Amino acid sequence: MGSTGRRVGRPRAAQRPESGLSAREELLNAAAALFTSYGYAATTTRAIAERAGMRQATMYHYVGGKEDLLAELLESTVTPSLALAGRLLAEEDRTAEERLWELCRSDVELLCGGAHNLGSLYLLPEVRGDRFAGFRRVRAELREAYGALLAATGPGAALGKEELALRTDLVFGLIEGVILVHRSHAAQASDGPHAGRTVAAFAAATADAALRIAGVAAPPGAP
Amino acid sequence: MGSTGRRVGRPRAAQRPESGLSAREELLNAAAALFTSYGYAATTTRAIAERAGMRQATMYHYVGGKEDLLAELLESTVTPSLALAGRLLAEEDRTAEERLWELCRSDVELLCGGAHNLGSLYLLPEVRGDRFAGFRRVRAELREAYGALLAATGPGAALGKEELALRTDLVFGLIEGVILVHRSHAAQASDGPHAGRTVAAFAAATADAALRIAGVAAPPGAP
DNA sequence: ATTATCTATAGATCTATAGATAATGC
DNA sequence: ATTATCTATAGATCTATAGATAATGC
Repeated sequence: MGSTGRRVGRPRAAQRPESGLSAREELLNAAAALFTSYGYAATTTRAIAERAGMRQATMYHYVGGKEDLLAELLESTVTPSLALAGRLLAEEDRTAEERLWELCRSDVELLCGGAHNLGSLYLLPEVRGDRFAGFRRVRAELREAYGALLAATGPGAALGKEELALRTDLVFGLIEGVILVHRSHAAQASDGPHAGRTVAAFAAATADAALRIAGVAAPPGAP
Repeated sequence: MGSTGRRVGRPRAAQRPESGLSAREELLNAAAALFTSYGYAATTTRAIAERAGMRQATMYHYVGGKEDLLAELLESTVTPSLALAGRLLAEEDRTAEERLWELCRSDVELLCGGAHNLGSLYLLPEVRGDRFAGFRRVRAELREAYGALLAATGPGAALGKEELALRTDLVFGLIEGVILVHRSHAAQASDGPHAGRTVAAFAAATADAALRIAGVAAPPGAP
């Protein structure tokens, strides 16, 4: 009952149709759109709040400030992949090659499939600051998961520590590089290289390339 | 005479040893360092001016503002490659494959060899604005030069217009992607994939990869 | 009473201009 | 006189807090 939208608290100045999202989610969506379009430093708290349908000051009822929003957006890009990595590491009935391929594919699909190019936020200079140490740690964990899967492959087991680290860097670097380039070009040219391609196909092709770069195995669907 | 540094005008508040650079060049260097480290929007005119050894207001004696500096930095990354492209297009005694390879190699070496990662400035949201239409035009010209060289190759002459545009995008995309990824990773891990590699070798390897991606020819030094 | 929102604003910037100042040049 | 620099500051932000207000809940 009361589902007809009658809500507690002073009504908003600018009424908008119910989106079904919580105020916090609306703020995160608004921040994602603005950070990726105009940059972090150039985005004001007012712009975020107004886009989310509330006045600037109201934002502080839900989040501590701009930095909170960026931190949460960044972590949200890594956490699902990290959870998947944990599950894959436990699936001992599948080959490590298969599982590494799946992790690569899913990671690319997640970041390239979203409405905004959240991957580009990784390059923000602000991310180097203490405030985002949490994000950097989670990301390092994901990188370690890539390394663990790589080490569990047939060829991987024979590699020295240094060689393994190098190949992990190559794979991890490819995934992130691809995410960046994919979007920055798709945005520029609608007739560009990424035009008629579905995200799923692109993610699979990248996972193929990752296994080749790692020198670990011919990927599942290789010719 | 007077080379002992006695200069016209009120002395600077913070005296520093002569660098030999003009004030404008010092400002450009300072802006390059700060823009690539902290981002464009987060860099203040005060930070730029002080790093260049002068007070904030003095900067306006040499440049119109922050935007002027960014525009000049951006164009300076493209202009040398564009000039090289012009020369290469005229060198009809060399094969088009050789010349395309050389353009790729030089482009990567230029951007990866500089003191700052100016290539990352391409991704700044600000660059989409009218103020930087000049830069975007020069960059489009460079892309056209890549396309013209590609079309002049043996296999390239046989390609349709669309197929040619696609391959040009692939090559141009690789070059820019590589520049970004190279730096952003080199900065993070000193033991990463790009650690012990010279810029020259990296540039040559990328040019090899570019010709392969273009499907145009086995590159000069291919195995 | 509780809650969500609002309006108003203090304090902290940051940019760009105005006008003063301290050199050299003639 | 000319030049390069300085100091000072007006005007325009932008963030984060204080306190008022308008709903529902009990």
